[in-house]
Amino acid sequence: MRLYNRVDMEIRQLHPWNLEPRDAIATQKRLAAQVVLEGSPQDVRTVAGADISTAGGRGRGAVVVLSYPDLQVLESQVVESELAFPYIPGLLAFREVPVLAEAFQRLSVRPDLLLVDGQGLAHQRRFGIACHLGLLLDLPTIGCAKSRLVGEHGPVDEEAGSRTELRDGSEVIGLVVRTRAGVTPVYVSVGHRIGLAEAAEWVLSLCRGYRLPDPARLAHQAAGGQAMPVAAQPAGEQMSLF
DNA sequence: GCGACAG
DNA sequence: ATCTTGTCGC
Repeated sequence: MRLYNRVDMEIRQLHPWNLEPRDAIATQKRLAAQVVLEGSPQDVRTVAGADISTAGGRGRGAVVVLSYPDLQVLESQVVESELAFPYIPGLLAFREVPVLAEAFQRLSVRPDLLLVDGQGLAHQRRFGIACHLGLLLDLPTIGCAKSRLVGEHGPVDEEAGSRTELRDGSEVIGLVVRTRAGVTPVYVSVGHRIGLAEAAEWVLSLCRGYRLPDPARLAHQAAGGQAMPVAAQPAGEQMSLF
């Protein structure tokens, strides 16, 4: 898919190369105003999930496209490269977007909805990685993080589907959602072109018995987020211990 | 100054 | 994020 859907010079500043932290912060402040905080994706047939795994200064980004509502994998692109930017809370996008953007570029289909592993509006400057990618790709985007970056919230009821507001002062910046009973809730926030309530509904409808919605869960796997169980060695072919 | 801090 | 085995529970 094409990376830049809009012929706008400013949009290019969303694609970070070698920015200094202070410039990265200035960029976020300036572009946060362009995020569209409302919308309900229509006729969704494909949903993409994006995630990245890191190891020794290198990162492996993965974008997986699933059919909806079947949630079958239609396409998967994995890209590995050097990570130029360090991890700094609040500036995650500048570390991960370059690799993910390359993966999106190799995608043959343009998804109808995107789910990103990380915060959207629930960010210091209301411009988390989900907003960053959403604006870059001009796609309805949802931010779904496994832990909190900013904001406070009360307890979340135990039943699956329960949600509690995540606030920064009096401002509601996201929803803490229990995707299934017995698991730690996830942090859902607007990435781009979708409302908060709609984002939470989508996250829940994309869950299939696991804590994380399938797009995020499968992208995490594709990126090699956790060691794959080693295939059992055929008897007689086991490597000698000496 | 101290504590917090997506992945 | 990553380093890592077993173990408690449905």
